[in-house]
Amino acid sequence: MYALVDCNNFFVSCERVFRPDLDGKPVVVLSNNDGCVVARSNESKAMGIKMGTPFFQVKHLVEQGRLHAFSSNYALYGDLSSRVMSILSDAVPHIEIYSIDEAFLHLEGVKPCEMQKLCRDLVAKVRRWVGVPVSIGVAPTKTLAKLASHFAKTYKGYKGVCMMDDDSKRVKALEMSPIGEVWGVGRRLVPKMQGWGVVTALDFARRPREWVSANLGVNGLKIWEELNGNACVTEENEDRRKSICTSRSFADMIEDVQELALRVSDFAALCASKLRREKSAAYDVTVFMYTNRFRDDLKQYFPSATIRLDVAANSAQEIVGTAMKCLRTIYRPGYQYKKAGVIVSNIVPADEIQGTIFGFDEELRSRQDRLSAVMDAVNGQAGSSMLRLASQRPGHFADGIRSDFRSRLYTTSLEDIIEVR
DNA sequence: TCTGGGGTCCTAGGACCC
DNA sequence: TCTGGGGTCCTAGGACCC
Repeated sequence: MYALVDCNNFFVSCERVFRPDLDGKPVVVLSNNDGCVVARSNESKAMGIKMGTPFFQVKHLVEQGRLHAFSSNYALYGDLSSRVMSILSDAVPHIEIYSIDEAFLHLEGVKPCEMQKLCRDLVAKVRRWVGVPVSIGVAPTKTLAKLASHFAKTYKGYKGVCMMDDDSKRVKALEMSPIGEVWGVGRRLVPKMQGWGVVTALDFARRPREWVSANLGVNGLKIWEELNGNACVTEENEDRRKSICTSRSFADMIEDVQELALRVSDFAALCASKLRREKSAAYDVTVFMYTNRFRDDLKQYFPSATIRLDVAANSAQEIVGTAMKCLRTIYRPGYQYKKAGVIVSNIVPADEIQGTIFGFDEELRSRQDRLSAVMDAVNGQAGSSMLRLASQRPGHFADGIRSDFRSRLYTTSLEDIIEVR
């Protein structure tokens, strides 16, 4: 059996840990740049605010005092997440951390009669020790556990834990679940399914195997098997990420290539730093840019360019230099750019970098590595923007990103901790 | 005025091989 | 008019996830 532990309205719950006065009140957390609503309390859901709503559409509610908004504070959420995960890790032999607010617990070795108690204890412990409410769904497959956690969240009587431990419960849950709530069935698939007369998860689970295979391929088949109780979503290979991306929207649109170059330098340098932190290196560097897709009155342009290095790299100099080359090939004047980003991919372990048959400049590489190590050491202590390349922006990475409602770094900044206390 | 960021996997089609 | 059969690998784009 699997237990899916899901933090309720996670970002909102994190903010409420330090603002208990907001319990029971409508709260939302916004994306970068205060752009969209990305987390909602139950009360703000009840007001009809949808996930992804542009903030400007609900800003008047904040001004009227009917809604409380927070800019996103990922340092806080990441820290509270690791506290939750550490409690969960202590409770069972094996756990898969699936996202910042979700984890699958493997319940092998736990007696069926003890599962519910174990989960209820966990709900209480996380609440008491971290302050965040969680829901747990227990079922024989991950897809069913996801559905169960949804019921755990919705029905008060479950006290945070929904057990789907026999077939009648499974069938009943499937019958009550619209097909779109199933893990792996997204926006595009829902209308298609409905066109085929598949409205509930049970409708789908009862279709013949051949029909599923013919219409939806291997992905659909996996979902179908899981809904029917046959576990086939296996453990993620969580060794090494396959790509790393750093991108941001700009508070204002940017046309000037010099200004874009500063931003793209920052993104590339951050990608390089993420690579080094994971002891990885990348062969491919991609730069992409978007104009503002919501402005019908402006010319649109969504270019991207990729350069493949002869030898995988992770130094700021090389990744940034390559990103600048990409930028030069795609930049066109006369467009208003709203967003840009850098992706590094084709990632290999840093200690397994191969030279080319023509050899490569090991002396240069070794100087870059030593410089990177010094930069990482200094920036690790003094803040990530203390040492940077001249091509990067002065100031902090987050400068120029709107965050008008940011809470304090309650758990990760000594200054903030002292001041708040 | 104002609309996020970071990932994974699958598939179809092209290039290439014998 | 007529133009094989069977593979592999890579890439771009789509769909999905949180």
